Amino acid sequence: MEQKVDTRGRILDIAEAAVLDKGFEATSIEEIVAGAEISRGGFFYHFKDKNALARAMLERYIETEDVLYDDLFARARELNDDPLHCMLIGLKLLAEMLEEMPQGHPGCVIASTAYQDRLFDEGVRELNRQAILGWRKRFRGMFEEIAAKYEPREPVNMDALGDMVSGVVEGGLVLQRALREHNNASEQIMLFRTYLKLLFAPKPN
Amino acid sequence: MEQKVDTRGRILDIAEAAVLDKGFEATSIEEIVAGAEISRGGFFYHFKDKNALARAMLERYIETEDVLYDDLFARARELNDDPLHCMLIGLKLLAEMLEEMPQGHPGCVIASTAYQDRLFDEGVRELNRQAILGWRKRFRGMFEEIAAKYEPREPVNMDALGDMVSGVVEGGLVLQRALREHNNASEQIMLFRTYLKLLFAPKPN
DNA sequence: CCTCCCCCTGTACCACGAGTACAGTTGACC
DNA sequence: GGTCAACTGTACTCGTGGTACAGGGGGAGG
Repeated sequence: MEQKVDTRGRILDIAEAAVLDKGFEATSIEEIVAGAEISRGGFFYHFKDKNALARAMLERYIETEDVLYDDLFARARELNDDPLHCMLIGLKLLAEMLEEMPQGHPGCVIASTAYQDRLFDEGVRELNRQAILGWRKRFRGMFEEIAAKYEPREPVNMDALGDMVSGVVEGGLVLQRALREHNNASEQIMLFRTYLKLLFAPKPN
Repeated sequence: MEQKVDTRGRILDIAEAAVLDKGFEATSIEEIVAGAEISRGGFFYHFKDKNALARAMLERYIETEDVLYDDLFARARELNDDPLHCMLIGLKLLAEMLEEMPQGHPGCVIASTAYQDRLFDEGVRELNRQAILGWRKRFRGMFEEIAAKYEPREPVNMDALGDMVSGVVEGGLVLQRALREHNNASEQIMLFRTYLKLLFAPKPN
């Protein structure tokens, strides 16, 4: 139904690139319409305001991110059926993926919007929240599966451990952005990976 | 020399609170001058533009943050002279401090500016960068001291491990902000703490 | 007491970006 | 030929950042 031109999609593409590069507020509607080669009226036909654009961007971003994780850990599972090794392989793949991105990962829209959240309405903030809760659930499930097989060497809160995946990635991306280096996020993920190796290492006795 | 009224300081106080609450761009000069009870002209007398305000805020913020860390780990060192235990106590104190803040830690100015960095000039970005490099140096030093006494169970890059402190805190604050929970950052710090315990645990043999 | 200078106040003004409000055009499909 | 979705184009309002002063008030030094 939208294989004609898909102006809406083109707007989202341009906007996402610009927002990841400069932040939401610094991205003007003017430059979006210039990039998408439409008129200002055309933009407001698709999105009633910048909030609507933000919501649509977040929805799309979260969906592709979810697909990416599904994919990544499915591939990892094919390589090794053990839950711990699957996790370790998945994180390695994630780290490699982040490293392969030429000028570094563009940065996470979630963190970006989290720190400007007063610009947005409740709908956007709630979307943001649900995305992180979704990741928490996903990773907590995987960690519980691991813990059932390998008893953790130290007691850990599984929700918090699930959050730590998101936190380490987000934190790494903040560092990367601020330092203008390009592999901080992948390094942080690899450190987190060694954490998991130590945490779920079989007891020696 | 500035015990009279210290308008400049009052501007910074108001601005910092507002920026941590809503982000830099969402904070208008109008509301700052209203809060500080000065005129717009007065504001521009102290800061030639918003960039100058950002730079001053960052400088002040970084300085107080550094003092805070100095303090925290000095207290930890008093409690236990061993480098590993000093680190573990310091992180515990940090986690407790974050938890005690009534509606959660306001969020880190560093991450906030990192995600809107195109709004700022090179001076601000460089300040931001130097702050994180400073923390890297601080924590790397501490970890090297620990590693000299307790051989790490897995090989780790000391720069990356130093960055991980900042990363975990920043990431935790992002989660906290987006989830609107209040103890994510301290939980993440505590998880990082168990990482260190496992990483530097004496070998059993 | 006068003067200078710092620290402002107050006003007027410009540029630019978000958002509103339409009126009109174009092309596809029934 | 008519309808409708998907636009274009223009014109306007409003908030905010930023400039450019002109002037005031009060404390310190001569």
